[in-house]
Amino acid sequence: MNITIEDVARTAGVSTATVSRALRGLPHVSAATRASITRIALDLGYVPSKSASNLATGRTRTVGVVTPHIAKWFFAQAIEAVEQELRAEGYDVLLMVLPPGPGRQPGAFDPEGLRQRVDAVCVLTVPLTGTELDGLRGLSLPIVFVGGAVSGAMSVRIDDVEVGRTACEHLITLGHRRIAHIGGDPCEPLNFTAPVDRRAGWLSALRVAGIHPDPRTDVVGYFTVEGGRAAMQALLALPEPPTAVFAGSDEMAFGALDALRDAGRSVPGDVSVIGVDDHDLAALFDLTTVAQPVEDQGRSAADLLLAALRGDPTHAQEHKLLPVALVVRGSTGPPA
Amino acid sequence: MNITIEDVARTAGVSTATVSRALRGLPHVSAATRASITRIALDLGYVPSKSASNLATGRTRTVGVVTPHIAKWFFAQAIEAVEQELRAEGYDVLLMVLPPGPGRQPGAFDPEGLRQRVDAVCVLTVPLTGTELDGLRGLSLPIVFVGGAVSGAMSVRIDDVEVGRTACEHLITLGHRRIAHIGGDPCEPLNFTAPVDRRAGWLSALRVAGIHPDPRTDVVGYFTVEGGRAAMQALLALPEPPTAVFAGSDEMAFGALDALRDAGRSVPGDVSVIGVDDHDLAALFDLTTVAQPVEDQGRSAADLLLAALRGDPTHAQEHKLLPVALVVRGSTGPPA
DNA sequence: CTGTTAGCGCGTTCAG
DNA sequence: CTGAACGCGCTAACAG
Repeated sequence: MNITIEDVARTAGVSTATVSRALRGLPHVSAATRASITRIALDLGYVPSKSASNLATGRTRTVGVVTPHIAKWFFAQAIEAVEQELRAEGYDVLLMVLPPGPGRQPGAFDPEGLRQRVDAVCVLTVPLTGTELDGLRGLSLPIVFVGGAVSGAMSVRIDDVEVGRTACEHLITLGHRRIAHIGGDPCEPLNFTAPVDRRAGWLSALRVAGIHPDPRTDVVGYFTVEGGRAAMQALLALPEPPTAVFAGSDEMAFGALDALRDAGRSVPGDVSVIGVDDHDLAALFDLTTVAQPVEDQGRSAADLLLAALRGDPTHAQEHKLLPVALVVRGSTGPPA
Repeated sequence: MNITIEDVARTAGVSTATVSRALRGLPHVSAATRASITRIALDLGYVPSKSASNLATGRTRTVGVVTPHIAKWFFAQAIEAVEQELRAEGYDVLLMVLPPGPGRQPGAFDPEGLRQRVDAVCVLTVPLTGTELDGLRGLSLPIVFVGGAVSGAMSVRIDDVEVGRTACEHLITLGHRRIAHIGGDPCEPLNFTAPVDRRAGWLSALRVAGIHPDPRTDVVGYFTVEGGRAAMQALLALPEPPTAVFAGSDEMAFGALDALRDAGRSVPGDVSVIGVDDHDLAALFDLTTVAQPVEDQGRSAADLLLAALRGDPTHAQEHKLLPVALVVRGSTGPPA
């Protein structure tokens, strides 16, 4: 049915070992034999069976990418970058979507399922339980976390505290004092630090400015457009609404902007809005935001894994921090 | 290092054959032995080696998903749906991103690479060359195309001619006669019919209405926000700009809306805009659009593959057509 | 430089 | 109901 290495060996009049060596570019093969074998393999349309070579070598040349979403800006961008970088080195990408939070059955993610299946794992800011983390570590494979650091593994991320601080400071500098925060779900399991850190940055900037935040201006947007919209509506319903809003993601900021438009409030006249990400569509909404280099994070993560797979222990515990940048657009301005 | 079936067999005091049968729920195993084996396997943390079982059975329980993008709405949504549906049945998803068009080296996609690697393939509206298609067929695996039909394989898609017609008819009904079209790149290779069909629907609706389109109002937007913006700018530069625009995707429509805003034109006062997709953010832009059920398409595609993998030949040549629906929002209205 | 031999871990006959 | 033995296709160690 499928052409095997033996078919190639037979028609080339050599042994399978020689074919294997020749085709993989190993030394100790005469140029002539190699050429002949290469040609024959091509003619026959020979493709080595991955399963067989996996079995024999113990390596799969596949990397698992664990992510909570695909259809969200950050994740889609990151996955695309990771895939591209890995494929360039001949690695396949096995996708594992792991819906976050309560929707997920405990134990739905059994890292054991990755055993024997991948050579390395890239985890995109998924909230994992301690058990799951331990399981992952137990695989003793190279692991890189993107968007959050975990001790004992490599990571690539941004400084999310700085993100929150930068955003909030921008608003403070503009003269705002009543600055709301739209964040993630505080009930999320641990190890999902980005929302928490961004909020901490917000608080820290406020504190430095001597501002005591009204707890009612700290609301939840679930990192969705809808959540952002609802959160903004809640903020507008306050006796004394904020004059500025820091949304923990551009998607939530989009929702907030929409709620403001529906409510007939002007931006930034009545309310300033700042997000995080520099989403592709942020410019269209004229949204001020704290940009993060998502593709770079994906590429870096892939590179760290590739280095580890190459046997290079240099980066074994590397925690790479990539820079963020304030992008000022029209959605923020001085308070009325 | 890793626990093998033999470890389980040994500590259970049975043969590997029995373990294999017991763990896979095959008959001819006493309830007692099965229970004991299951327990021991669990205790030991035994995970069957996929490579080994692939080698032995010839099946990989993996489906390849070929896509030109990840970070674009349609593809991200579709992949997410496909992955979810397949994983629910225990299949893994191997991601292959195949950048479209000129950016891709000829032969960069060698379907042979999928041989021995996957049990079935899901191709998301990628422009494939004839050679690539033949190669794909040569794998003699179940294949499903999403977003375009190809003879000799299953497919799930929408009627893109109807999409174009629906959009254009909506504009005509509103009273427009000078209706532009922003589409894909006409230089794209074949087998990427959606853009072509949508354009054909546009033309057809115009023809029925007795409208002879100005060729200068048929422009290219490359299915990107930027492309849509540039296309709209070109349209506005015409001596007699259109009063309505049909964009072949919401993302292009977003760009068009932005260009209109920049140019100080009101929507729909000066120009009406309609898109295709019902993108998550379409509502935020108040964009009228022709909605397509992307997740349904993904799920259906996965289901067709699963049926085929189950050995069910019923759908072997099925071409599933899913319905579209006009979603009227505020970006379309009567001409001034 | 090349061939021989032995597994990699599992599924699957075929005997018992 | 269970076990022994073989083979899936390939790589690795060792001879030659």
